[in-house]
Amino acid sequence: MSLTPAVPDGKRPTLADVAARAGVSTALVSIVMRDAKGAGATTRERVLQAAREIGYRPDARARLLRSRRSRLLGVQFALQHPFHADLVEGVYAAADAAGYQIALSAVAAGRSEQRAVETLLADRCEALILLGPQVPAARLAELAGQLPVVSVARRLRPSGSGSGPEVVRTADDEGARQAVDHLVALGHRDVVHVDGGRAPGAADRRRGYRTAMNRHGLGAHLRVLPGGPTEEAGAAAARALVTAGPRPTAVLAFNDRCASGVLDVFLRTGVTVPGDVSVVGFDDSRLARLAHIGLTTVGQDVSRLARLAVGRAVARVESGAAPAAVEDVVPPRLVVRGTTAPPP
Amino acid sequence: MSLTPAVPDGKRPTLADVAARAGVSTALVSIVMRDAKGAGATTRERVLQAAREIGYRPDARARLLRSRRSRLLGVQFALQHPFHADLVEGVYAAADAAGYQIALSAVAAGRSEQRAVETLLADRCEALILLGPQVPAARLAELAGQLPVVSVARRLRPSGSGSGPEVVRTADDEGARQAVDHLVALGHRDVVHVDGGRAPGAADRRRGYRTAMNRHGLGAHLRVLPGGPTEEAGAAAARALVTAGPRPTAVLAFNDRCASGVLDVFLRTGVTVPGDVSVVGFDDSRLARLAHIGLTTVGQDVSRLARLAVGRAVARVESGAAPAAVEDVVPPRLVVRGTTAPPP
DNA sequence: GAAACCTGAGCGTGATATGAA
DNA sequence: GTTCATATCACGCTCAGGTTT
Repeated sequence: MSLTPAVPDGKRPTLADVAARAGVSTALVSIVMRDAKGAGATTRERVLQAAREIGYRPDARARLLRSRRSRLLGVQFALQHPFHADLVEGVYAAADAAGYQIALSAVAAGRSEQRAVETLLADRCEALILLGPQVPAARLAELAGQLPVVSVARRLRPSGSGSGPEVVRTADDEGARQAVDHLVALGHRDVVHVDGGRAPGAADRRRGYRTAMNRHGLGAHLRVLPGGPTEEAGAAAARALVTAGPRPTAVLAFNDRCASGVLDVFLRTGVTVPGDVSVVGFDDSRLARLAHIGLTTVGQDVSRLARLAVGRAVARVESGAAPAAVEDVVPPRLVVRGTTAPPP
Repeated sequence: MSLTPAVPDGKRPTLADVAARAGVSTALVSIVMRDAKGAGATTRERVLQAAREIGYRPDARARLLRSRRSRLLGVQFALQHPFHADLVEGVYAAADAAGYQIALSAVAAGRSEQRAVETLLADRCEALILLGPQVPAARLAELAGQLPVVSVARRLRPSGSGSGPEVVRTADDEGARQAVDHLVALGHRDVVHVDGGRAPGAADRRRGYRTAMNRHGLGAHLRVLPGGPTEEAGAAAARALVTAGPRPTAVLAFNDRCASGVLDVFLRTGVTVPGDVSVVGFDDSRLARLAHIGLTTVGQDVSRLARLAVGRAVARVESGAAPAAVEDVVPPRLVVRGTTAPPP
């Protein structure tokens, strides 16, 4: 008995090969492979047996070409964002439950979002789920004219036409507020925000920080440092914090990666956390949960975000109609760990 | 002027639509879209113009179905491994240079390798590049009977038949040796290895550690703790180290994630690094470079691994023949950062 | 003969129409 | 009428082979 599938020539077995071996028509084999009705139990088993013997596998491309529906959702994500990895995991599960397939397309150094989206379109995806897209809103609107588009974590101004991209996001301002409230409750007043620059969600978190500080009567202590969504950005901001100006007693970083960079510089320069300075992140990615110092962070409900994103995409694909609301906003939840404490 | 593509009914434009608009045959449009020769300059421009106007996009699946070559490489990776993210980035670039496309399939909680590979096969990939595959070697051999398979980072016993999987990997034993040499040169004698269990490369790193320790006459200090490729595994091993038995002066962790878990527990329990204990990781993933404490680690040459993997896959696909050697071994390079110092 | 173009066939499926038990 | 099975076509594209300048 050989494990190598018995194929006539070098080619891969097709419906016709299975049909020939089982002594039935290709149409019947198709029925059996799709688990559709219209085939007898004994024949069904015989066909499955034949398929197994020659190692037949349905050709996804031919399948998609023929059937009008592809049941395929395109997902764009950033390879280097642990938070996106968490989201993709959730999207896989949600799509699975809804009976859809996922086509992944990564954004990385040397691979732009433009490029990533183009491959998804060429793959005949029925809808696009974009994780933290950075392209101009106009480009997203244009895309949304071609097929349903769901933007996750990137907020967009509601489009007038009603056929624009839909949005699934965390209430970023509320998250920043929770972080500030927590720090103020611990006794902090000098709370600095290292922001995310132009990253998705950055504007809302900045606003949430400002609003919360003002509400606590700490408007005079407002201080936003330019940052970004990466460790490098956080590290740069922390260096500025350490070398110049008065040191705050707490830092609210744009996200966990940024917070990680801040912590890095602090530890290297002898600033203890949370002894000298408290640090709060955002996302509650695995990074925050596991890296050396359990990070106090604003948690996003990843699996809910993923479910909502898939749900919206599927609903749009199957109904064709624009939804009543164009936005789902998921509440964040502060996760207190070891990087926050009362000020010295 | 509308951004929405003008499609007759709800369907997406095809070659035929472009052909009708440009007043040529579909075959000619095909030629133009593929940038093949056989079309005049003016006609070419007219066709492109028509395509642009109706928002035509080639259908990748129909294309692949028809042409015998798909020029598509399937890549299986683990969503939660930063090291894999680095590799995928390299694979994208290398495939690009070779004129191949990439189909990503992730392994995650709830999505097995079996499942990941099945979707790649259904997508008619010409070859499979598996990052750190964990399935039994027999299964890989079976797969390799169907199409070219390259295993990255997972070593395999050379197959007798010559049509087995090919391997691209780092010299893991050599890497472990470099780490031990470094620690011993610093004066360490009690060097413990937190291993990777059954993870790819774990056996070689264990062996490299043992060999190196013996060569330094430290056979009596040999100590291997059961670990794994995750932060949790490293943390568990470190807890065992802290609570029971004599504390070593240095720890060689299976990889950076494992090392991260070790560091976490050490810092939480008041063990300073590198003051009390030195820690060395493996991979030199972004994790090691950026997280709070610059980790001394054994670096893998990611872009070279990626290039070799793609090169092997492409060569196999295009020649059809089995290669002379079935393995590429890339030398590692120790990267000394801040987590190693002389013993107390 | 070469360049520019077209015709026709078929890749591996899924859906419909139709027939036989 | 219901169940099982088949023949036939179309999906969107590429390619081999033809025809015309």
